[in-house]
Amino acid sequence: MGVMDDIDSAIVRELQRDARQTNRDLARRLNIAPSTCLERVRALRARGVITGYRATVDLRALNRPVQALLTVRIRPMNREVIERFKAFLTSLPEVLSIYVVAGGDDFLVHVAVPDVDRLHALLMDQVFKRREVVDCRSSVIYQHVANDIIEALPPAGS
Amino acid sequence: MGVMDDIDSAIVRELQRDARQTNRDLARRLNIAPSTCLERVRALRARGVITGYRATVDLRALNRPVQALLTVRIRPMNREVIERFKAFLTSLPEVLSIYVVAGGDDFLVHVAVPDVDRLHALLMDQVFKRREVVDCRSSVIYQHVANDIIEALPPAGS
DNA sequence: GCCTCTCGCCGAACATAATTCGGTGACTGC
DNA sequence: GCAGTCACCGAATTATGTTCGGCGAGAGGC
Repeated sequence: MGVMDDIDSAIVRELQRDARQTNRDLARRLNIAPSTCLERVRALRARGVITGYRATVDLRALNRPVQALLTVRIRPMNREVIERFKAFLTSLPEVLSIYVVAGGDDFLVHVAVPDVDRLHALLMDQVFKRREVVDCRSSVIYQHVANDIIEALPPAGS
Repeated sequence: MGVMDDIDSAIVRELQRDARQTNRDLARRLNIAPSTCLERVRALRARGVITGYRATVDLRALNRPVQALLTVRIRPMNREVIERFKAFLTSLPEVLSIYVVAGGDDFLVHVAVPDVDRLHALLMDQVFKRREVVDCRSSVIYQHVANDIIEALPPAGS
């Protein structure tokens, strides 16, 4: 099951780089037959290694040039409150990503908005209105660099 | 140039949901001709609204089930040091995403590793070895929810 | 050591989709 | 009302996805 040979790794790497390249091109790159390539891609999808294919967008083009990270603490800290607050965050269109973290802060929320006014409005009108929120700090993001290609890491020794 | 009508928005939404659906299916969904659809998709790509197409992967399948957020402060705070440290982070395979942020913390780094030992090793052997790092705290991530579909936000009033 | 079973790979044939391009209608500006 | 522009369309062409029968390497039994 969990076998991932070099060809599988290469497929995963290539499809992270460009998910829309044709199966023929992908096969050519890996020096295997298109039918073989197709079979492997489908197996990776079926095994859950590849979870989907998504277009990436330019946040500026979508009128959301300002990004920020919100650090939120909520109380009381129980499963129900966490799930409810997480569902609330998910429903906000401004939210890109939600991290539930250990340590002093409970939530870390990545948001993208048209301008800082809108960021302020988001905090005042939405987040701080919630009774479970006991603290929330926001940090504007100057730069965001995503590692687009995620490789498998070796188990133990390098 | 920056025109984004309802059809463009729908295309962007659909391709974020599934970047590999055929142009025909996409056209059928939007009730337009495949040739028209193709033209619009290419225009969105050319205009930079759509920046790419990527496969998404399961971190567990790639032997990286443990995620954490690193909060790093560096000194001195000048452009050169920041760029050098950012380049260093980019070179680490464990790193998924780098945020350069305002406020007390300078960097926030999202990492995914095989286990907590490896997280500890990353901090001790790589991050703390750097002279510009004056402080680094790590928080294990219990849950990470990404909003897969990013919509454009309206300019002013809702 | 040989036989056989299994499994992944291959390539040709077929089905489906991408892409091109000339034509058409709507809207704009004059 | 006339001409120019632009997006859209559909059919024809080109390219790709997908299936399937067979082949060969490697494993395991005897």
